[in-house]
Amino acid sequence: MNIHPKTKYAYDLLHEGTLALARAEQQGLRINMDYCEKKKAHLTRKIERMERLFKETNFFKHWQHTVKSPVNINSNLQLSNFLYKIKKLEPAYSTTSGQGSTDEDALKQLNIPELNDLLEIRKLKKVRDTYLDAFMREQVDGYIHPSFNLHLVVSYRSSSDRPNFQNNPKRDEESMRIVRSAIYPRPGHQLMEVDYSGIEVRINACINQDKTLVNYMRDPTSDMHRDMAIQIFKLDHFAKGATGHKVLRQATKNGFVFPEFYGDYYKNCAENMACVWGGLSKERWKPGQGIPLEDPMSVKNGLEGIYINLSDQLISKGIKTFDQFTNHLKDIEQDFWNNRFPEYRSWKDRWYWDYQKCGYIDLLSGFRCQGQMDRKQVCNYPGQGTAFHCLLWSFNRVDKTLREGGWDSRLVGQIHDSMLFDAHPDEVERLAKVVQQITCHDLPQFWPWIIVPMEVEMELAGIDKSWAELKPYVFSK
DNA sequence: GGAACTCGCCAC
DNA sequence: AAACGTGGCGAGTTCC
Repeated sequence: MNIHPKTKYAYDLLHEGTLALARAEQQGLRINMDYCEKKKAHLTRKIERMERLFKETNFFKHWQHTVKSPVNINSNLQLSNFLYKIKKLEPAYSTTSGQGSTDEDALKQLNIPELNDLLEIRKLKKVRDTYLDAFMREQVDGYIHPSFNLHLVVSYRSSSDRPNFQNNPKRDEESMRIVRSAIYPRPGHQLMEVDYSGIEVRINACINQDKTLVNYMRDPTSDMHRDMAIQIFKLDHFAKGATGHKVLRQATKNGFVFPEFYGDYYKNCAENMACVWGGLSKERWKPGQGIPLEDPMSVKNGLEGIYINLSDQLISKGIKTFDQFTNHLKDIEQDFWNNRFPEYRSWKDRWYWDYQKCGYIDLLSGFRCQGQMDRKQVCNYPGQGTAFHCLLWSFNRVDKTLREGGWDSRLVGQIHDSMLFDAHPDEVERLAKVVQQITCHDLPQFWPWIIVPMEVEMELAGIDKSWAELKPYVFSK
């Protein structure tokens, strides 16, 4: 695909961005080598112990018995052959090449306890071999210098390598802690991270100008994920802090709203959502099963700890089976695109039609994408690329401010919609104010097509604390 | 013995 | 009609 800046603004953004990112690369991030070595040795002992135990199981002995050469428990091809060809189990699904899948989800559906041990071994090896090893290999005098590329991604996002700084574990608490505990600020400094919240959805709202979506972004009391959770789970009330509701909101956001926006459909969404309460898919909801929901009304009345189970909630509303749930999501999908976000949908139709006529799409940030794209790519690139350009514009402006002002704090990295700082403790509060000003005020002023508010979330780790120790940071504006 | 491939998995 | 977008990277495997 041939992609290029169409305007001078676009050219300058990448030119300045390359320089600003190069400065961040030069700064680098401090690695605690002592920690890495000890943790690696610890993980290795743990992995060896788990492998010994695994090799004593009847499952493994059967596996080894069926083949001539020694089994490599890291080989998914060997595992796939054993499970699906020798044991003749039915794979949950297959890979693109037709082989029975052995990924986490597929193995879990087989309900074989020994496979959970294998998954645990996989997880520890991933942490050791992909992350800790990379830090130790790439560090120079105790600092890693990840590269940030602006020329490799078709949608105009960035990428990072040697080591990739944009995929360090975050969601899994254990992996997160092991990996991010290796990364430190310079002595006496603090790590600070500033994220644009929900920037891709906000930018999509600017692009398609759907009234409902724009209003959701403008009204701070509204919450589209909450509204969709209420609709999907037929909740009578939604209590922001109540146990269970937060989980349902998160599940709705990641299992329905985002996939629908990106072009997925109700059947996959139903599978996504079923994973949340687990084990229920494709069978009758069992009463008393599923995640507990705190009763919002009793919370309101000052009574805590009254719970209803999610399955009871769904059964009481007449959704008793996975098939019924799937049909329910089909109706909701219709409503989603026909009634809730009709202008988003018509934008997609129009946008793709125009691309088919002229062969390219222009982003609001002044870039053009041309070449062969399918409908989803055509509709998704503008949000993805332009959202990153907002981050890059801010990154450049912050970099310039810190350099010209002779600050001791510095930018050290970027993860698509966030910036990472190595900050001097005396400058933290002033830094927060400057970054707030640039990201949420200066940026929308520079790009008048930004018609919804921008918001950032800040996190700060203590002095000399690692990247695993980030805590929410609020300051008085 | 290295290039190119598949698969799985981490991030946004 | 079909059914989620963008990357990097490690291990295993196959091909030449």
